[in-house]
Amino acid sequence: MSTDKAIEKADATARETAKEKVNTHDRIIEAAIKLFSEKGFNGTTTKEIAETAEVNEALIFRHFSTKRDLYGAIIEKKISEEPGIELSLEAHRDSKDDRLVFTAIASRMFEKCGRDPSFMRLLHFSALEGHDLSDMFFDTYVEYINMLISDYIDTRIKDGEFKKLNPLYSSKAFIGMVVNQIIVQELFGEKKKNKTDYKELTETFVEIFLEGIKSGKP
Amino acid sequence: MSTDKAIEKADATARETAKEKVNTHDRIIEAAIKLFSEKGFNGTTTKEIAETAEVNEALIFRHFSTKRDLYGAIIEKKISEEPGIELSLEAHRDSKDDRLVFTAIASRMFEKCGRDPSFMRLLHFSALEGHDLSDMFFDTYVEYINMLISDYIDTRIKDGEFKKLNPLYSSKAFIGMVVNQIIVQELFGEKKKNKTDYKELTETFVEIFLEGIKSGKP
DNA sequence: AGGCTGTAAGTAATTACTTACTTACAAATT
DNA sequence: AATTTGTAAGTAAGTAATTACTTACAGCCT
Repeated sequence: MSTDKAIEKADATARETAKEKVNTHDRIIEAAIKLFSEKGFNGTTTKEIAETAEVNEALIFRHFSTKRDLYGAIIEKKISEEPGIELSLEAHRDSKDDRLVFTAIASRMFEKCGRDPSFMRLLHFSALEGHDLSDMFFDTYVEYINMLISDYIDTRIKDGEFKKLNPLYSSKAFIGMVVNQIIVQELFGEKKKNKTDYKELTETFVEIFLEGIKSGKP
Repeated sequence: MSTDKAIEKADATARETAKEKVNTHDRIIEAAIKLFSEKGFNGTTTKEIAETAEVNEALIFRHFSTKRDLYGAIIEKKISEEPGIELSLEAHRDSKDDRLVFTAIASRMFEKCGRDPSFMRLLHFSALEGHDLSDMFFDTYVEYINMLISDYIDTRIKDGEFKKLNPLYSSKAFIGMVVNQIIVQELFGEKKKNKTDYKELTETFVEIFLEGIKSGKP
């Protein structure tokens, strides 16, 4: 009985702590991600972060010695936890079903960025504001993805299926279509009447790209 | 003589004013364009602007009642003075030489943004930071260009030369390739060893796009 | 007792913006 | 021609608010 009660109480406390307070550290990070991605580094104040996280402002500086430190921590976190695009490529690479491969890549990118726009916004803010980690951000995503895809394209050229175009530039063509749509959507808020049909858009992109790059011997 | 001298003197004064001081108004705007495009609205201080323009800080507020007013003024200036892409389309539209048309569009965009990166950066900062004029920026460029190109594509579909794909989505495909390259180059500073060959890149983009969109009846 | 978590109050610096005043110069008036 | 007036350009000094960051202290848990 008494043990039961004790456990109940402990549970309740734990639940409270977990619900209302969670981890102070995490709540700060969560709030910071929200605000930095919405308004950038210079547009966000530590007071605001504290209010959003419902945490005393001084606590921020116990967890992160500097506002810039906190910003860096966020970027590193985002870099580490994003699963990346490689899965959708690897999943279908061996099938050599090009339409499947490129459709999967585009779908994945649209879906991921639609679900978490903060990532794209953080990436852009860090680049514009010239944060130190911006380069790592860039290398991890832009260059890495281009490398993966241009490798795949290279393979397909050697298979005789794709034209002998520069694989990197070809990769840039496809990634550009997808990424620019994401940017227009998430950064510029292309809302208005234009309710984009992402299924049709993806099909159009893949159709144009594949028909444009495949070698002309049926 | 005396009138000559007076004129000379007036001229000299005018020249001095025009050379060393130019127009105070213009010097402020010039400095603001530089700084806002480099560091964004929140990252730029009025003191800095004054120092860069070599003008007393108080003068900024005689010309623009508010820092935000100044920001709005430079965005409006940039919107009004950019010549736009339509010229390169109209110049070749009637030729119906698709390769010429799309090569001209891409070349023009690369060249324009390479010559004045501040435009792209301002556009992105204003979008991210949510400036009021960001929408106008967007409508004037992104939507307008997409409209022009999708109109052209529509024509070519009716000519039986292009596939019956959604013209807007097809336009987005081509613009996406080009714009994303510009962004990667100018915002993320893709410098490193990747010295992009813009001639080859443009050819690759146009080749993929045109072969991808043209109807398959030779 | 001592090490966490939390907080209220404060600090020095910086911010956008103002004030009160001077100078320069041309048009209007005498 | 000389003097007044009007107007814009310029400046040094200041303001009130906000900024990132600190300190000193209080409870709490083991």
